[in-house]
Amino acid sequence: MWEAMYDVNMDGTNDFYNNMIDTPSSQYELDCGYNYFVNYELGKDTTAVFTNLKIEDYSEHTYETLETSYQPVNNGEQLQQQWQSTSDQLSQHVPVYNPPDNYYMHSNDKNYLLPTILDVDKNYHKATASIVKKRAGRPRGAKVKRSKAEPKLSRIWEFIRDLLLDSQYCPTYICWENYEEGRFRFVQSDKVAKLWGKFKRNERMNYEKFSRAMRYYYKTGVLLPVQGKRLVYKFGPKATGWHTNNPNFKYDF
DNA sequence: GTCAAGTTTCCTGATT
DNA sequence: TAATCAGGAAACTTGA
Repeated sequence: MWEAMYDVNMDGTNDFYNNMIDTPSSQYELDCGYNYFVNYELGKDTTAVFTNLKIEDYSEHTYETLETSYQPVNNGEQLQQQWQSTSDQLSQHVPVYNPPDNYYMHSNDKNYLLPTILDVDKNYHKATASIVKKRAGRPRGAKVKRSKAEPKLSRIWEFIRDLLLDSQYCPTYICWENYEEGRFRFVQSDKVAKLWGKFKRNERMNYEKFSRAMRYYYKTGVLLPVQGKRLVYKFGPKATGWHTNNPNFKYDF
């Protein structure tokens, strides 16, 4: 059995990468979003295989890349099906559980996302037979309806709070400036934004948009601005759950 | 069906 | 000059 990669596109269509079948251990495309592996028996007609796929044909492991950096092969020709990852890590399609920063598993393993977030995420992916890569937020152009199967997601301030209570992300991505006052600082602001985007399945998320959403909390008192300090915010009176007896940490991986 | 809440996207302008 | 901050406006989804 050989493996082929199955990619779910934003518009609901699917791509299968035949070059993986031809050269399963060397070059194949890694795309932002959900990438599945399917088992494929060499010698069978690929069209027939891919048009009759069942859920059980998919491998249990999927992964997605947060940031893609490809270099074209074939003397610089931009052939969409023949991009080669610049990362040696990405050229091995064996799922790993300690992925590099730009690569993470999308499976039931919980090492890459917060448990509170993952619980929702996991149930969603268990429940859905086919997962469509969606552009989150305000869609441009044609109207796009979100699936009814998609559960309610946590809010940004809860996401931030959970990061601060998680030794996996605090103090690497975000840290306390003053725990008693609820003041915190983004250490790697864009990575936090990307993490939020990953959670919301929105690869276009960045710190600019992330911080705009945070500023809306000033009105409601969930967050308060900290004057004169960049990347520093403070939990307001409406924020709950951040002040625990064990700030280091609520979650112990 | 309507509405409010919570974003996401895009924007301009100010500040560091 | 780039990154960040501030906030208006519009569009969108979700849940009540």
